[in-house]
Amino acid sequence: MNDVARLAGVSSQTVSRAVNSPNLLSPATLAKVRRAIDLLDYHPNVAAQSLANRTVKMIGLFMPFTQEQVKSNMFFHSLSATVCQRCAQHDFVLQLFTANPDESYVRLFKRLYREKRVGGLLLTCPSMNTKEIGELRSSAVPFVLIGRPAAPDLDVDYVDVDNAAGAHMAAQHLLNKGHRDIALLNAPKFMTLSEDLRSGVQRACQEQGEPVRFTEIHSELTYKSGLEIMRRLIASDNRPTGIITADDLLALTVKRAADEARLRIPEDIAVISTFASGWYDVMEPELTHVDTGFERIGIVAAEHMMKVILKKNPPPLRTVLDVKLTEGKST
Amino acid sequence: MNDVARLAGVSSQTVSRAVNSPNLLSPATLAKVRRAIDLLDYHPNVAAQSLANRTVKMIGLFMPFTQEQVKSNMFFHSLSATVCQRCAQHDFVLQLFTANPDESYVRLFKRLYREKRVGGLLLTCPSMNTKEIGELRSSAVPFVLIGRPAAPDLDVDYVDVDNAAGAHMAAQHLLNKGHRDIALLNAPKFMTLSEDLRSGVQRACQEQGEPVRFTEIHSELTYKSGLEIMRRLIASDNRPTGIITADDLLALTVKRAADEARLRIPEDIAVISTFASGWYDVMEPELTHVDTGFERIGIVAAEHMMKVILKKNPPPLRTVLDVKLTEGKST
DNA sequence: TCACGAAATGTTTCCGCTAACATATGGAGG
DNA sequence: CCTCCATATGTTAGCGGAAACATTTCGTGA
Repeated sequence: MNDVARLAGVSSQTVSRAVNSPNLLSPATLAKVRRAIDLLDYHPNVAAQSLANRTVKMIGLFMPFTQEQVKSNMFFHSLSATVCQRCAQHDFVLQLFTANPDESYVRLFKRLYREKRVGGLLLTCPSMNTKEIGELRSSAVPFVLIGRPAAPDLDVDYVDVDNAAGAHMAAQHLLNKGHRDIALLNAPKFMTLSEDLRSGVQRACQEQGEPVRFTEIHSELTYKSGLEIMRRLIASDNRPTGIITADDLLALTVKRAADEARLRIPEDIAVISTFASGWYDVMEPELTHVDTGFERIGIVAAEHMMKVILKKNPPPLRTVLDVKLTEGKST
Repeated sequence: MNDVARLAGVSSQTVSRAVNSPNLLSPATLAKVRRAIDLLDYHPNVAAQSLANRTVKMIGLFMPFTQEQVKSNMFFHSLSATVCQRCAQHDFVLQLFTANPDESYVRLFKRLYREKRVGGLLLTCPSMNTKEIGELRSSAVPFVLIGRPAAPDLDVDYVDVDNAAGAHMAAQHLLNKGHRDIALLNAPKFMTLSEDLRSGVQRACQEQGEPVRFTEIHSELTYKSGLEIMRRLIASDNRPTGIITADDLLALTVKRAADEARLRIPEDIAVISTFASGWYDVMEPELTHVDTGFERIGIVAAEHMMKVILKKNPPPLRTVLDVKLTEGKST
């Protein structure tokens, strides 16, 4: 910076101004300084900037990589991609973090913030409980939850997609097609998602005038687990006519089990997924599904976090993104 | 830090030593300082550390997110996960970067380094050409290529999996099973991968005593593109008896096209994939495939980069990881 | 012509930490 | 008992910037 200042014949503070608040400088000076910056190929040292103005223009994205769930892979990859791009646009940087076996979530998050590694965190921790969230909330660490906390009004920033509404739409769709025997191939119980899906489907069933049989089965979000369950379900005495899956990968297991049992989709059994990631393409016939547009989550979360870090005092983030149903040929 | 020093009754430099080189301190002093650190919940400011000792313990991982290739999704996600974990073990941090429309690769990489955002970069840029690599090489920016550069001896650090060997093994496998009419459903031409695969298969064919018919077709790494090609190929007059795919997603397209044409796998047509990501599970019958163990790439690359950043002068990295064949029931 | 305030630029200090050097302490050897 | 050296700790001076304050310049209106 001093070299630039010398070359431009100004003080180093003027160079700093040319970088951070060019409007304070006269056009002539600004031009001089900019030329010197170009000539010397000067780039400010972000560590020094961070130290001097005590703001950390970095966002941490926490992902529990350990669970090898395919749906998660797709989701997490898309998430990091969108957040990364959005950060870059604002001269922010994205850092990735994952669970550390010998450090609790809260401890880790606090540490990252105290060490000034990140200005704030985006958290995707399905297994973080209410107490932990509360503890983190009462610390100074800025964070946004990806996915709603289990406790309803915890005074925490979050973004989520409206999975309950998605499940409701999916169930309604089947009901409108005349189905009265519906199964939900749900996510594992420990995911809050599974509760949203069940409640959405149940509400739709209740709203329906006529009696509807509703079966719920929990599956891991893997092909193997889903297939096993679907085989049993289809072979059972009271096979449902319509199936709602938590995931498009699980929808594929319905297809496979149906093929094996010589059942046609959608004539003999209908399938609809409440979530569509990359598996969707492989399905035949074309899968009816709820489009969650989950890419938006990262954008909203990152945008909020950057405002917080830049002390723009954004209003609390309590966003539940809407979803929409895309009809294919599987129902 | 000063507060800790005061509480422990030592100088601030002693606190610094307690953090960075505890072996220099007497056990008694170290204990005192550590107690004070715990009491005050002190965490060193990494920006200040970085500034003072001029090393940046951050690694940047560059990914061209824009290309929506499914294989890439799996690969990139796995890559970032493994690198992230390995970094954490060494108190390093992983930052994610992606292509910026109004900045060239080389400019971006140089900037990130000059700004001291990262101490070095891990690059997955299929479209970076030899000239650009050379330019980056002659700058001070430490980097490791994920995947070999097109030009053979460019004096650059890289890690790759031995795709040529994988393709060779796959072809040999088919040849051993008696196939004499083989097709390679290859990756797009612009990926250096495609050349590796072709050369591997060709070599295997040549090594075979008898004449072998070999067809090569390039496909995008998407289900749609692969399916279209496979339908045509299977409907054509000279349908091959064995197919090698660049990807397990593409193997699924073979399955589908075969189903549609009422061909059995492996009796009528055999399939083997040279790369297995998450799609593998969905295949029926069980897919014979080359296991690249690509998760290792990130580990090797990160490990090397950390040594470079810590000035341990590691030997040049020219690693091509071995692969192995896993026989399923599709051949 | 001159005071006055806004605009433009310079000076000082500090952000939190570590490298380099300076100093104190203690034990071995003569 | 003193020298000498290794070990343990303290002191000083930056690392590369930006905030806060000081100073200069310049146009404006009385």
